[in-house]
Amino acid sequence: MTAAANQSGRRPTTSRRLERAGIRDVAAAAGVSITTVSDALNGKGRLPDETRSRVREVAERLGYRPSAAARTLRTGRSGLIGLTVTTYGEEPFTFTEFAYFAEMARAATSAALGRGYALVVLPASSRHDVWGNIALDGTVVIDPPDQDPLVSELYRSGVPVVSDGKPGNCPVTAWVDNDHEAAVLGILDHLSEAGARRIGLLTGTSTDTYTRLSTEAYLGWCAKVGQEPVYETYPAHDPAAGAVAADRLLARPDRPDAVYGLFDPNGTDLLAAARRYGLRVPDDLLLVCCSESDVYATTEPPITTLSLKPRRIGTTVVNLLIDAIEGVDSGTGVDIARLFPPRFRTAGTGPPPGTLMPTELIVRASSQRRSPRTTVSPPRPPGEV
Amino acid sequence: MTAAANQSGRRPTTSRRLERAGIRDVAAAAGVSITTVSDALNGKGRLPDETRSRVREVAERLGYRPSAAARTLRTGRSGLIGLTVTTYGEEPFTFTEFAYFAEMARAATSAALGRGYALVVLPASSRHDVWGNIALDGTVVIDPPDQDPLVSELYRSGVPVVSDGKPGNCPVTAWVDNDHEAAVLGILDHLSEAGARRIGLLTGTSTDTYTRLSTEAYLGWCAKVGQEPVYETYPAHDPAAGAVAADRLLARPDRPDAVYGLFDPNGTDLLAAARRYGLRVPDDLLLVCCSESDVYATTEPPITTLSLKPRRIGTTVVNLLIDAIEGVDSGTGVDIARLFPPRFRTAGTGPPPGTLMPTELIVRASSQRRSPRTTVSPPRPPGEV
DNA sequence: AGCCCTTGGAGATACGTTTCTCCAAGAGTG
DNA sequence: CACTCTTGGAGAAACGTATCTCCAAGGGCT
Repeated sequence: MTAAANQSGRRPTTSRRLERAGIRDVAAAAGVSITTVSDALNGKGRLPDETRSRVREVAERLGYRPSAAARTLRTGRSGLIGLTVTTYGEEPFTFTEFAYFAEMARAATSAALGRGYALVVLPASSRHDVWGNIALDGTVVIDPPDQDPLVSELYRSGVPVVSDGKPGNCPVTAWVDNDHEAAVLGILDHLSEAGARRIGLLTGTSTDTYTRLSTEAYLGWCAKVGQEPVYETYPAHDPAAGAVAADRLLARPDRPDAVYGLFDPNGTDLLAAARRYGLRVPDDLLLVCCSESDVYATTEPPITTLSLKPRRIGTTVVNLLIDAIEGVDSGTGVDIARLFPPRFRTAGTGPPPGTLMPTELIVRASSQRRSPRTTVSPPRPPGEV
Repeated sequence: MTAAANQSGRRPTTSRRLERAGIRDVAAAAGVSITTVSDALNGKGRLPDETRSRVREVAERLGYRPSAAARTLRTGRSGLIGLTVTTYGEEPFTFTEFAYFAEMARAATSAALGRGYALVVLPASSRHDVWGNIALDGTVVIDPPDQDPLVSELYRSGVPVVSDGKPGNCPVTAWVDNDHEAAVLGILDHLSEAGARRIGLLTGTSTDTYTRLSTEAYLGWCAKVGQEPVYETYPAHDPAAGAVAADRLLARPDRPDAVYGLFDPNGTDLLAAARRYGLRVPDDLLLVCCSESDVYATTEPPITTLSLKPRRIGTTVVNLLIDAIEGVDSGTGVDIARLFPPRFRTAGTGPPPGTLMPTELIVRASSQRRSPRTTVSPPRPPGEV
């Protein structure tokens, strides 16, 4: 026993007694070797059940907790996944996609935990030293901008990266996105069928995939059906700007008789603007916005929303990422990612695999006209309600 | 050069060349010792600027990134902070406090990153092995239940714990909370001044601090002013139950003429219920709810809300935690937490230090009666709007 | 008896840092 | 000159685990 405890001459019995128990202490207490303890606790090696349970019992008694850092160092696996969120200004997450992000992050957290991983929230704008200081097995990137140096560096250094949102120019292991084009076209058709003659769009100024694809789909649709595009843009991270833009859109001489708002707060903003101009919804104005919030079920009138189903996205993204993490050396036992850095792989396999997920249109009163109108009334100046 | 590279006989030059560069490689390339590289990169030791910059340059050229795991193992610091959220059912976060939690978490993330730490999201219900597998420097616990075994174990094992919400029976390093009693009393007084004769409460069934303190404050106030308490409870994590409870409250024979709802969705739920019963807000019913959402600025009518200022809470919690983490051995260089486990400390120092933070009442139309009424109309059965 | 195979387990090494200790060479100083 | 101090840096010991290699003892078989 003492021989085992004093192996390699370490840890003289005289000094600190209050240290947390390590694997050596367990080995000493159980009268076995370190190897045996490790094997017993991890279910490896060839040990009779008796030894296994005895070791486990001793470990339990000593309150032994394996050191995560040592395990990570040894195995090269930390069980940590980075969750990168785009930032505007000082804040870690975007305001505008907030409900979406929150739902998505929640689902991602669940999925990761279910597979034994935990999520670390890491804004893309973080100080470089923070990123470097964390051992990540992989990273989820939400809506990477066109050329994200962070993503490129991660990918280059061999960390699997899966993005929510089809990446522009950054190489990623895989990506997941909604079918934004189909979603927008579906909404425009829906509004047309409800009698809309001139459909407007409230969109953002940023270059992320969501904004870009949605706007392009709108413009394409306009070109196809021969409608002059009617849209206003604003910096989506600024809620105040959203209200102003909504107002601007309804104040135009070519005021639309239906509007789709790309961002969550647009619904209430447009509703408020409509009230200011004396427009009734849905009689004078059809309304749809993209939102995950159920407040739109109880507004007056309830507003039709497009849900991006963030839960499904979050779950899918995380599962793809973990598959990539574990798939790499689960097959041959060889760490392919290290032997063949990304530049070799991409050349052979072409673009990274992407998954398109459907959206869901929740139709409410705001997009269903009771009696279709044939004329478009001119805008009225803001006045009393 | 080759001599330095082959020190201690490791890493024969014949084998794998594609490994990520380690500190040894940098040392070899720069023709210095490992010690010098470490010192140069970390700004320690006594080195001429020339050596320092040369080493840095070589490290940069080789794309050297220190291994977080090794550093953590050596220093005992991971730079990781756990963010524990209470869970109801399967989901990692609560639904009801969602906006609050989101804001709080965002602020906490910012604050942590600003001080070089990152946040790991860890639902309290996570599998034990996930908790054990992560090296945490400390943990933030949101609204711990009365006897949280997780918190107790963390604290016992020497990990600093700071809670958002005054803890019931779990020992923590420190805690931060709103002054819920003052907040509720302030609201009740506000409603009284607006002419309320019978103030009802919509509250939760769970035992967290927020619900408990708020309800107690309400009951105390009722006792003081001689009003019979009028309240309904529901499981706060179930949005559907909230709508039902709101309905129940307004359907009572002793229907209140003013209601305070403790949870975010209560505002819209109560508004909807009021409409169902033909009650006008604020004429027939004064309304206040606790919420961080700004949708209540644009409801019809706008609803007075109590904000718990989650950003301030999140920032404060994290700063307290990091102070505790860094304060422990910044003074004497001795790790007090290890030499004197919590059970020794608590005996001497009494209850953990707590901080109460003020709330903010955002007064809108729903709690200001235009013409004070003196009679309370009986409830009407649900019918047309 | 000699041989191989299985079982149970011990030893040692490596993971990649940080840091404590120590040393050599000048530089000043009496 | 003999000495101390400072500068610049090297060596080696941890940190705590996982795992590869190897060994001893016994059992069955020819």
